[in-house]
Amino acid sequence: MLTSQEIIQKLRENRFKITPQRRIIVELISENVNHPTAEDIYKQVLVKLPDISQATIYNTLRELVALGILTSVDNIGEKGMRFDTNTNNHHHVYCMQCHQLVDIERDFPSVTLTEKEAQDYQIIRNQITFYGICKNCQKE
Amino acid sequence: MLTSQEIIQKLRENRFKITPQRRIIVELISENVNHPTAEDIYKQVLVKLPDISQATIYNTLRELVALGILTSVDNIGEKGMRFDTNTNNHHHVYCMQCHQLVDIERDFPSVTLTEKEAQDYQIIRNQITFYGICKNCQKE
DNA sequence: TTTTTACTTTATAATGATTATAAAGTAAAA
DNA sequence: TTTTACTTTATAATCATTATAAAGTAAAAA
Repeated sequence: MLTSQEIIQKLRENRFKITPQRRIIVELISENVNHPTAEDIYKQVLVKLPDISQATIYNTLRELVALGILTSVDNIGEKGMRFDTNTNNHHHVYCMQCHQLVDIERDFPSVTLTEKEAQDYQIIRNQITFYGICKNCQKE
Repeated sequence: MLTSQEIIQKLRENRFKITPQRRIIVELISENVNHPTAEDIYKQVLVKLPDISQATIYNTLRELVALGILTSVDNIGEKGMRFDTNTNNHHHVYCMQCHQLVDIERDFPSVTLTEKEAQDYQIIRNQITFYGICKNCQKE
């Protein structure tokens, strides 16, 4: 969860040029906790930069993922990948109706595989998704 | 994990016609434990039915998912959805290199959210994915 | 068995997200 | 201020998937 300043700093360190487009995208992303799609970000950026190209959004998001500033969320029966500013290992609750995605920041230390189960896999991390229906969608 | 006979039976019960195309697709699926993509299945079916259309593959897979005979696996940084004949709630180990996906059949009973964490979500199930590198890919 | 009907398959076009391309523009180093 | 290498942009291309509509066929009805 980096501030826009910190992200800009990282871009500089990696010899990226700080263009107005990148600055705006980074500002939006650093505030956004809702796992936006590229399309979501595009629409938001359009408000401030009405002439920006979608290609720039996609390019910039790809760069940020490559730098480890964003991760892409494994997507859940819908099209369009989602991005996550929270690059820590964390988990998700997902509404099967409205597709809202909420972070669970806690660890689940008991979630490990036995050696036999792991079958010589070298396990690096795990990711839990809780599927359910959010408060709002339960009303319907 | 149904046999092809059982799947055919379910199709009949639901007033689907048993065409040669559907029969072959169902036979392949009932044996396959490797989470194939539509493309994987298409290639395999082509061996037995060289004139089958991709549309038939997609149509049939869509029907089987609708009937609950298949599920689609949340996909993992790659394009092309994968299908799973194991419709029980189970978990996965995923190789980040070669994209192999292996089932973990056991339960993790400690994986539950507190009421506070669940934020009025009605949780229906959860899905754990272990990310790692498989034996084979570790050699490189 | 033959006819009929509704469902299927097929080729093809359409869609939607994403990536590639190459020309025009511009941060930022020199 | 000039230069250079990186960026942005519009556009085309790609890839998985879905829609369409004409031709084909299981299987129910006669």
